[in-house]
Amino acid sequence: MSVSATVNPARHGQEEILDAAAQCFMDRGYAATSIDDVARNLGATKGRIYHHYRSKADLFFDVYRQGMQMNFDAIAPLAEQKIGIVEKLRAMTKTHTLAMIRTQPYQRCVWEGVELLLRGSTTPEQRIALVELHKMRTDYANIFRDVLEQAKREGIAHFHSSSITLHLMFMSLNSPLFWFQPSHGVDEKTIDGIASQCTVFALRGLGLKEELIADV
Amino acid sequence: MSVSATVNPARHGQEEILDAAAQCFMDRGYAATSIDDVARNLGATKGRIYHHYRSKADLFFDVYRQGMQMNFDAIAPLAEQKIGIVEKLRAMTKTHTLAMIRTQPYQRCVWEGVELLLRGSTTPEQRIALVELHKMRTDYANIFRDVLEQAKREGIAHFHSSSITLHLMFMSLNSPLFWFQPSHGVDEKTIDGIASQCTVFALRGLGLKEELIADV
DNA sequence: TTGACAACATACCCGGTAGTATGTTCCTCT
DNA sequence: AGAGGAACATACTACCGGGTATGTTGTCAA
Repeated sequence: MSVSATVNPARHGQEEILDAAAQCFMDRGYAATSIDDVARNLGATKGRIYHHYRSKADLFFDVYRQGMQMNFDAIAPLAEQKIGIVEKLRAMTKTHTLAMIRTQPYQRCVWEGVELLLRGSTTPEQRIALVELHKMRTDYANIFRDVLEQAKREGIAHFHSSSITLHLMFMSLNSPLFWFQPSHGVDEKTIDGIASQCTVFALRGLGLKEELIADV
Repeated sequence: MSVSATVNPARHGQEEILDAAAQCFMDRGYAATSIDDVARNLGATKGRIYHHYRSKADLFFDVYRQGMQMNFDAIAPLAEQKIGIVEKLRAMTKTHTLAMIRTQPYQRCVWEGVELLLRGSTTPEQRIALVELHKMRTDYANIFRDVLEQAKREGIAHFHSSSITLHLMFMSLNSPLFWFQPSHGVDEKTIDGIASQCTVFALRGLGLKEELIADV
């Protein structure tokens, strides 16, 4: 789960905090999570967290940013690849869903971050940070949007509103975030099966012909 | 939005509170909503709320219950109807989605209520109430599950896990809860169009043939 | 008329939590 | 070696919000 334990050791302490924070925010939600909760989860005290982050919101935002970074890292190589649109769509959706499952705590924070922005009950400075993060998420979604619209032009996908369809696709692909609890001993094959079902559902929803989906 | 303004006037005060509470809980989330917020939204004070409800959790649970009741009321007549399974599936999914849009604040509370149960950070008595409400939601979902499995047996729908597919279907149908903000002047035709796209996406996801979906 | 109760409003208490101010320990660089 | 700072822990404050205790007003029945 650790983001990248091999970077410079100076940041290693921060990433431990990020992992613990992501876990707590997922378990209890942003508002209901106290800094002491995160500290306890770390076997530490508030001092450690406030040494690295100025506020609870700052900590949360960093989790958000890290989560989005993971997503970009996962699909960037695929988006650039020069392959058929169907292949690209299948690869991107499947990869995205696997990323959701594997980095679940971070992605739940991304989700709540979006809600936090929409609700708008934040300080002006927090709002600025949130808007920037939201742009990151929009950029990410737009990678998929481009692929979707190209697929539509090529007669492979069929839908009316791109925006609504993008929402629907992501809701399907992201859905394991909300109903999948990794029990101890969850093997790779199970995860792949879940991601497969989500991907198939989404691609069908986009209007792809059945023979283009079968082997996802 | 008012649940039913024509019942006995004794309960009328409570339903005003329910509407205001549902709105606040949707706007800021359960944890971040204070009783004073709800009271302010009512143009009243805490006294009024605590006169009708013993605690913040009790108020929230009543919103949850009311939301589920609305859903049952909406699809119960359809589920009993003696019509073809395809017709029933189309009618139920479309009706459900319309209910989500029309009673959005209540349904967001239902959603958060489920999360509250899964997170499990509640008192024992609260947990009992939540479990009972969750059973209500499970019963509701099972109505759809039965229809789904019958459709699968008849070779109309195609999927592996019923549970996962049920999740995926509801995620699609419920998705307007999270990205649709009713602006002033939102007409019935727009709402119907949104519900239509969600329903088409879900029915496709279930593996229905295109000709069985076209006119939803 | 009055008294009893419903339906609130007002005033207050108190626990929890974000944030701060100040120690303490170790590590590093000169 | 020792000075300075990074990386924490400890102790404290201020405030917010759930819940309660008590006051106030209208209504209705006897």
